[in-house]
Amino acid sequence: MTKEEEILQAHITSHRLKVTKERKAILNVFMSTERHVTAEELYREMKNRGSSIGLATIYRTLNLFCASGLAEQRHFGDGQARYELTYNVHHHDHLVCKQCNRIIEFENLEIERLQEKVARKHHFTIYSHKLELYGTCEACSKEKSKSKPKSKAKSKKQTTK
Amino acid sequence: MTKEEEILQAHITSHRLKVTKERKAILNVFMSTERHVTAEELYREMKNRGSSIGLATIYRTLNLFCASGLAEQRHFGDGQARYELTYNVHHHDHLVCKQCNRIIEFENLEIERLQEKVARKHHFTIYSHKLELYGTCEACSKEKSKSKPKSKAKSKKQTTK
DNA sequence: TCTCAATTTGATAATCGGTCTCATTTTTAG
DNA sequence: CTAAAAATGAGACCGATTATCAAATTGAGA
Repeated sequence: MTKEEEILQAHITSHRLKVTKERKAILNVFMSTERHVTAEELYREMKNRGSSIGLATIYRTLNLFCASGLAEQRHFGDGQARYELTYNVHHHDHLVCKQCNRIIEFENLEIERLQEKVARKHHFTIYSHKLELYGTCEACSKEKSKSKPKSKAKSKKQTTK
Repeated sequence: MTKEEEILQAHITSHRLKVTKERKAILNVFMSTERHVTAEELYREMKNRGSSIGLATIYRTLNLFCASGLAEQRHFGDGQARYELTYNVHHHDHLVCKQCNRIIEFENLEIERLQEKVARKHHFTIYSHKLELYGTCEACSKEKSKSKPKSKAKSKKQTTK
């Protein structure tokens, strides 16, 4: 049993929920796919692999992952929620290429510190934050004026810091 | 004619669009209301003032304001788009109180500089960014555990830096 | 000022993520 | 093994926003 399965298990039993084959299957695929998937993408991927789990269950289960602390939900401005595993992953923010939808993760402790400073100045208590830099990635700025992605782009390419 | 009306006028004529009484009326009310209104809120406010302009036109016109550079659209995580006048307004980011929905604006050039630094490191060209700090404002952290706002909160109180 | 093609409007249907409902199936404590 | 509780799949539903379309308005040119 992976550490992630254990965490899910712990959350499930402590909340009097139930371990089902669907939840295990979704966790498996979720861990094996790229980061920042949408519910739809995960649904299609599971279908491709022969699963017959419904979309509603995918949504429910991703929410469960978030509740258990395994994952986090993100919005990158295209109207769909994206999910990423956060267990054992350092906090980070994102660079989002609007050309190819590539997502680059970064962390910057200096920025985090300054955020805290701003909050203190306003007597504000931060419990989460969102920092996204939108623009054009290196690859896209080189191949100037290539074809633009569709709004529903399913670009899979991503880089990590 | 205000400077804002001139900007709108310029955008309209340069795009072969038309100046209508509806657009003028919406701009007037938009400028006189608090920042970060939703389309719904603006619609209701106009109705209160005797207007019979439809919701669709409010949406269309707010989009027009954004296209002309007068306004910007924001999302603070409650599923509705909010709009704020940006003409003659210094760039800023937001502290969002999840208790009372108050929005506090701040600017921090150091953070902006660090963002640019991050982008350079990844050979990324930023053309916009989003930085929001979510948490509890001073007032709300004092009156501990008061009634929570509804999801569709229409809280009007806001502070500016 | 008048005309008329182009634009805008209001009403409302449609769309799109995402959630809810409910009958049926699965899980699990005892 | 059993029964109560929880989870599932299918599809209805929801709320924010956009699209459609007939009717009204605008404005460039005569």
